[in-house]
Amino acid sequence: MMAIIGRPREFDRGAALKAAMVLFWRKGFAATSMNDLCDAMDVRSPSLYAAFGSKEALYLEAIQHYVRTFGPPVWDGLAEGATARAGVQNLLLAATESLPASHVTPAGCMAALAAVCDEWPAGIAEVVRKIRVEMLGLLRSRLEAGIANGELPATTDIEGLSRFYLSVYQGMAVQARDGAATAELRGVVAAAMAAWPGDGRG
Amino acid sequence: MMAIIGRPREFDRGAALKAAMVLFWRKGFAATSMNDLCDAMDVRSPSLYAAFGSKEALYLEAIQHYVRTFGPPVWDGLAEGATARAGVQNLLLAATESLPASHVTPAGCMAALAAVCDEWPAGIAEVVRKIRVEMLGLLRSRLEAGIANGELPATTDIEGLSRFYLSVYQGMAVQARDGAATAELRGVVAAAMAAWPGDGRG
DNA sequence: CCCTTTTTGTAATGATCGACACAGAAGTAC
DNA sequence: GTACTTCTGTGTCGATCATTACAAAAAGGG
Repeated sequence: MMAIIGRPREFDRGAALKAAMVLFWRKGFAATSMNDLCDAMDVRSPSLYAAFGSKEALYLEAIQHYVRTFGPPVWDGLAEGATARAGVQNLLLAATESLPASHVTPAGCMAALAAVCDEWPAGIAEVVRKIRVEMLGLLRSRLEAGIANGELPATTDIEGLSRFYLSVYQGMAVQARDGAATAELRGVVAAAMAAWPGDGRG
Repeated sequence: MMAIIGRPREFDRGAALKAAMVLFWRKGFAATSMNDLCDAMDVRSPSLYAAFGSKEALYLEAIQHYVRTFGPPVWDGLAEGATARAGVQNLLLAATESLPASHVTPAGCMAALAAVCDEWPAGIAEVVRKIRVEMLGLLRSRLEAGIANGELPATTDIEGLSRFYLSVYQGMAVQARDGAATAELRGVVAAAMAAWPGDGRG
């Protein structure tokens, strides 16, 4: 049980974490300085270190917060789809809306693109890679369920297909980073769904 | 005409540029320090500044060298394919071999992933974004040729399809960065080629 | 009231960053 | 030889980096 003695904290820890998340999301880890963070969070650095430990620990809390708040709106549709195909389409269509920048959020996916172009601290690289492995696992599970209920043939290359749809998501994240809008990404999704086993259009 | 007076340079400019390219490729721009570069190139910083101007100018030369040397082996197959479909498959299959790390090259595509997760200098971000627009243009041209010769229906969504195959390439680059091997990426390509218009398997 | 505990703001730490001043060295031109 | 030009190595510049000492301030417990 945390004692409530001592001078009370004057800033909202949750709001500060949210501000740090947005800044890390937009600029990455190294390019975001403690000064940037202090300005955006409106907190002086000693308070920041007392509350979060270090810049790296703050990033880890930030991306954890990202996954918990921005993950479900996009990835829940995967399981909610009546069929595996509908689930994957839900995921990709949700991505077309969440990946482009908005008034309050930067473009791209903070988890999908973290530590892929610059060398980041090993502790962070390990965590974000694990998050991407979990994305792959979600896709694989949904496709396996599709085999189990007869929607997909048992010979389906689950590993290849899940990696494929993950790569589509990751590629869309890159293009959103380059400024692609929802309408443009929807074309990507339409093409990607045509790869669904048995979806011949000819 | 360059005069040949003055003390001759003692290092191989081309070899030094190549070393810088590999280092930038692996670690990105900000995470690669001038000290790292001096060590890898075996050149002291004043010589480096005299030969290349600045760290940013060195990076621009490095990625230009990357595009010219590592681009063609992968992208030439797009035009060389007898059909647009074969061309795209050539491109993606070449990517499965070039994207995983080798004894001498880092994983991923230096151009596809540059400046997507960290904030990089504006001059570099502009150049690499332009390179990615050119990748999209190459795909679009090949698909348009496929329409022109009747391989593809005139109603084909060229913009969506080219963005789609670019996103597959970019996503494979991310996964290669996470350690995916050629065999795993081949499964992605097999799934992606099933999205080709008219390629029904059902 | 005083004591303890925690947070706050100011200011500073050592380290590292990109970039360069400077002097000596190594060539060509005459 | 001397003049001129360019490259090399040592050392250093100010700026910025993440992190923290320190003392004042703000709360509760007695």
